[in-house]
Amino acid sequence: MEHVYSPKENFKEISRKTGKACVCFNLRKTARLLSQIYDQALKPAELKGTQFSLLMAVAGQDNTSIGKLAQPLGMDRSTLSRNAKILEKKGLLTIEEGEDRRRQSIKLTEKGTSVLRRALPLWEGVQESLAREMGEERLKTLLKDLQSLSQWLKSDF
Amino acid sequence: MEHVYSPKENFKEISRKTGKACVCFNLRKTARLLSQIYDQALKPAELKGTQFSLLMAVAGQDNTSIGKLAQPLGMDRSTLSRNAKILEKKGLLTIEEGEDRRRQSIKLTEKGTSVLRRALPLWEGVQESLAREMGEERLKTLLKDLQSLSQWLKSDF
DNA sequence: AGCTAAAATGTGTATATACTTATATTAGAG
DNA sequence: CTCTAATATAAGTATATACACATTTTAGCT
Repeated sequence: MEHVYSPKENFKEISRKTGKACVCFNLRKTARLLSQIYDQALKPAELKGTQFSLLMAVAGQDNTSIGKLAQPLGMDRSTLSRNAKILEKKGLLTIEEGEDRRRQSIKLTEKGTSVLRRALPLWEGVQESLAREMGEERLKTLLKDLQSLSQWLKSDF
Repeated sequence: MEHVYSPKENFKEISRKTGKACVCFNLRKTARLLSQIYDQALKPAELKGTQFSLLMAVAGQDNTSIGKLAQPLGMDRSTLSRNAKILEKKGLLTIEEGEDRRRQSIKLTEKGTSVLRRALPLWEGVQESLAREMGEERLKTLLKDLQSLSQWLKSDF
């Protein structure tokens, strides 16, 4: 790969190439677009896609700490902390000091549970649309590739 | 798909399932992680991955407007406007009024060009690592699926 | 017990992102 | 030519995100 990138004119071509090939760009772009679809679909439950995911994660790990949650979400602790605070303000979860007073204990509230229950069928609706559009097979491949990629990113890099 | 989601206990199982299956969550998660890799790699050029992409887009479409740029990037105009302003402040591009004084004309500066030139081999380095790790084939499939998905999201939904 | 290192989180700051609303400018109907 | 509708963008607001640094609390060594 011994290119020489000099004259400004060449950038037109290079730009096209990087746009097509850049995994980061294409991943972010698709995530941007898809997030809007999920947000739209979840509107009746007054949740955004990201908030749905966070609530679900809390539901699955009831009563854990910020750090324990952040790990599998591949998210910085500070990010998680702030996102959680928004849901706390909405009354969907509680954040309290645990035994170890460094650790915060996060729990779903009743309201949080019922919001999740309302959101679930909405989420399934989008998922099914996607499956219909892409086909089960490709969807499965996509998910698998995303998961193995993020697995690798967390461990090796 | 006629589930009954009621008792709180079931949410543990549902949480696991949604976490595995949610395209939006997995896309965002991978994008988060991968963005950090690109940001890290581009540090010597003092660029973040997103800024690299934006600069490249400008290089490919020199002298267009915000709106024209936003379209293929799948990005809201207001987002693009703000992201561009940061690069303008760094002296990497200029934003000026065009003929039509509603339209802003965006151009790469000399400095912007030279920063891109410095960044390009860094970008290639990450790309090659990814290709080595995932294998050319899977990488190609991933890119193709992302692109057709975002294509669909922009048109149909 | 007392001090130091490790652990968990929060805060400050900066960027990325979209939606809604406001503003300015042009184009088009009459 | 004038008023109105369409176009392009900016600004206000809220969320999502990470990194560096500060704070608090626990654990472990001596």
